[in-house]
Amino acid sequence: MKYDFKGIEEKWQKNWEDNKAFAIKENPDKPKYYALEMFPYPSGNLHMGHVRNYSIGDVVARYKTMQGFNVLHPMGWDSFGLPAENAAIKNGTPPADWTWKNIDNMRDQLKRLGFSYDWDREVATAKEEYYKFTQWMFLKLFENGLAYKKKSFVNWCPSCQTVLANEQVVNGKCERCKSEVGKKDLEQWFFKITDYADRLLADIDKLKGWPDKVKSMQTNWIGKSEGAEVKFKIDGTDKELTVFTTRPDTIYGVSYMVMAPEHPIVDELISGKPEEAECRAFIEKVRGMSEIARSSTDTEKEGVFTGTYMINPISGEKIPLYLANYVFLDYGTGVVMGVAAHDQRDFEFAKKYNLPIRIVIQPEGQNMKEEDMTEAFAAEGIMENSGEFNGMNNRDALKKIIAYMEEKGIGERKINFRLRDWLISRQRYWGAPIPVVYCEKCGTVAIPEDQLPVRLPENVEFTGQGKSPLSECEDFMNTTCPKCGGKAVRESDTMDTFVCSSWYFLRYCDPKNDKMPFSKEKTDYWMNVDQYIGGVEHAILHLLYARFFTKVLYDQGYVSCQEPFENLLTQGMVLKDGSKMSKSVGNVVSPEEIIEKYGADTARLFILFAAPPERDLDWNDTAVEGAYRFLNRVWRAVDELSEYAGGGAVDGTNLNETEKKLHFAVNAGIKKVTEDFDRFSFNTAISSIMETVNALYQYKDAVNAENYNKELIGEALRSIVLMLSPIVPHITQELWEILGNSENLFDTPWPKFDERALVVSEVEVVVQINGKIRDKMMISADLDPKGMQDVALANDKIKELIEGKQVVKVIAVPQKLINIVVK
RNA sequence: GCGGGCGUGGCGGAAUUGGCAGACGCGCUAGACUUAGGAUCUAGUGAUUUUAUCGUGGGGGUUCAAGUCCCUUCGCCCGCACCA
Repeated sequence: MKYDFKGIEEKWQKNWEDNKAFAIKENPDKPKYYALEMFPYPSGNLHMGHVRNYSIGDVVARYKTMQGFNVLHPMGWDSFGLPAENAAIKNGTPPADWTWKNIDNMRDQLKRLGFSYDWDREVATAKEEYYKFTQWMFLKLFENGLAYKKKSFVNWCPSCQTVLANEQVVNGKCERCKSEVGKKDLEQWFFKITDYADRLLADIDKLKGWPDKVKSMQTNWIGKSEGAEVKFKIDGTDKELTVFTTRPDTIYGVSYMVMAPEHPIVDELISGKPEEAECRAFIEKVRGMSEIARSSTDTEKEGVFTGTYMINPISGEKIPLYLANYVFLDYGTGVVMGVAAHDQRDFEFAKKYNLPIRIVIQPEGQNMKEEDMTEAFAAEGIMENSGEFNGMNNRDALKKIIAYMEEKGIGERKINFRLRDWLISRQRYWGAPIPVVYCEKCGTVAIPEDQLPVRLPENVEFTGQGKSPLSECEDFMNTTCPKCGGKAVRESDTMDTFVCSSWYFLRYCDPKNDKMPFSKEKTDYWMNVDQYIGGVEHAILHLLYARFFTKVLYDQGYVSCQEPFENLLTQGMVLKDGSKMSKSVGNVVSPEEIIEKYGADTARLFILFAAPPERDLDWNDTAVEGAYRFLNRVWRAVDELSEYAGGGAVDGTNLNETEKKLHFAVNAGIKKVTEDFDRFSFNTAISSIMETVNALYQYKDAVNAENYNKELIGEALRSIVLMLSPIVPHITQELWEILGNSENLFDTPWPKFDERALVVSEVEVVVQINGKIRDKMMISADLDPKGMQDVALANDKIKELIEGKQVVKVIAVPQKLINIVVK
């Protein structure tokens, strides 16, 4: 019989579907396991990255189930977002229609890959029954002061016609469409993620099962820096400007101040001054710079004197205030103290504008001179020119100076974060409407919980021009105030899709709940996610937001966990010819064509075998053939040997040498594959299964059919099929049936190895002389180091080699090697 | 600049605790079966001047023993970045 992958895959996929084979319920008698893969955006078709992501997740889910865990393995759709709306603009199809059609197609593709999802738990963020609770989340944040509206200078993508969160601007470009992002002064909704900056940072330490890379990316993104805020008086006025500095120890070295050109006080400071015209020209120039140019390290530092002087609060010195392109309004206070001697940027700026450079920290034992400096000195040293702090180590002085400033009321200790609040409003249609109205009398009013959802209207037009479609839909916009019943206008912005995906893993625990997003009871059973799997591109955005939501929900008593994802695996990309598969390069291999040509099992096997999960994987057509060949080899083995397969246990005490070899190979294989699955080393697990299959072929070759040991053949075939089943579920289920079994492999216990089969009487050990291998010999496995030494020294070849030399030392490692050190 | 990672045959990769470097697969070579082979099976396949020597980016070190530990250096990839 030939391996008919097509018929087999269709047969079992139908069987699983008809029997709801992967539906799961809470079961207090079993340990639970939550295996989750990042849900896809329904673009229309699966790509190889999806296949890889979901193949890894499926192996984990199936393996854990076989090991007796009650496994939650759900799938859904991150289905709000711009492509649907862009398609609507282009072809006039409503975003909803486009989205549901794509979901149907992709669900079908997932099913053809045989993934073990509980489809009863499927969620789609664009469905009313889901986004109603996304709106509920907004309300919970709003009620607790964590959602607020403010006017600010925000990122604006001219192509997407919407604002973007900081996290969605990559190198000054829109994360989605790569257009250059501009700035706009708009009133927008924010989530106060900065309130959680400290906890989001501190709890990174608790994420033991996360890759260091992701943890360090989040740490950098949150960007904590410790220092002080210091108040400087504006000369000739009562007003003060506050600066943030991480180096209060250099305060005596401040020789000028710099301010962001966008700073709100600039206008007042320069008005009427002789420098006004020059300053205004400079502000215009900086405004005209692109975000990328502005924030690039290569951009030359430029500035202009404001005509204003400041007073150093600690030395009383009068110093000039400049505007400069290297100071940013959105970090710290937008005002920086210039310490030319001890900060490289300040050094360059001071050199350019001939500002004084004053050393206040000397490298220990040196006497540096200002005029000799070619770069700033930023390392540790001894204080000088710093009044009462002279002679101290600068680290000690730093603390003392903060204390001094706090005492005098001129400054205080301050921790600053790079993290900004999360801008969540989007001027687009296809998203969850922000559940807020603006009432003439009551002002901003949140929609009460029991009136959710705020439905997305369907009678909207997509012109791609001007404002958001919702703002032009009068039926939607004109409403009544839930508080006073008077006239009110709805918020026309929708929420960033990352809001929807910040809680979907909770919804899977209780997907049909129509009263609440989820019940505490259900999330208490299933959470945390034991294994989360997805691309590293979500290292900051999604993973940070999801952690934030979990903490907010924890604080409000809705969940018991403070971190949602116990273990995280970031899988590598799928490449072809060394570069990322993309339409423009023309190196795309579609999952469909591979399934068509070789079947889903081959696709899964190849993708898991070709590289470890975290590493990039280069697609290789001939290696795919190799995977297909291996499945055929397994198929033939079962096909030819199944009639000899006995059901009983192998009597390990009564085997000949050939039989022992196979018995050993099978049990060693189970041991190795189990260990490899436990550490997600699927490529080596597969190679071990291949070795087991090779051992079976060797046995088959060496023994005549009439002498087959039926129990042994049965053990080998069953073990191979069981070990392969999480990886290639269709062919193994068929083979399982051929071997006379009827149960679903998914529910069959994972094979156990027999410790006794692994016991060997003799082992091969290496004999080294001075660390170089000189011979190998078979010795009794239980020989102790002393015994091994005696055997080795009695070996003729060794005797000859060490003849006339003095044996200094002999090291013997049981069952491994003997090293004889001679002189 | 800061942070994370990587560097092993012709290729993908293995070596989990310092203990036989190159498992397994791809490719290649030969043989068997065959009218035929792009099927299948078997054997071989790091290099070289092949009783042996060399070999895990380079240099140095620790050790009886180093791909693995330490120091140093080069190259590549990813993330952040005029962050005060």
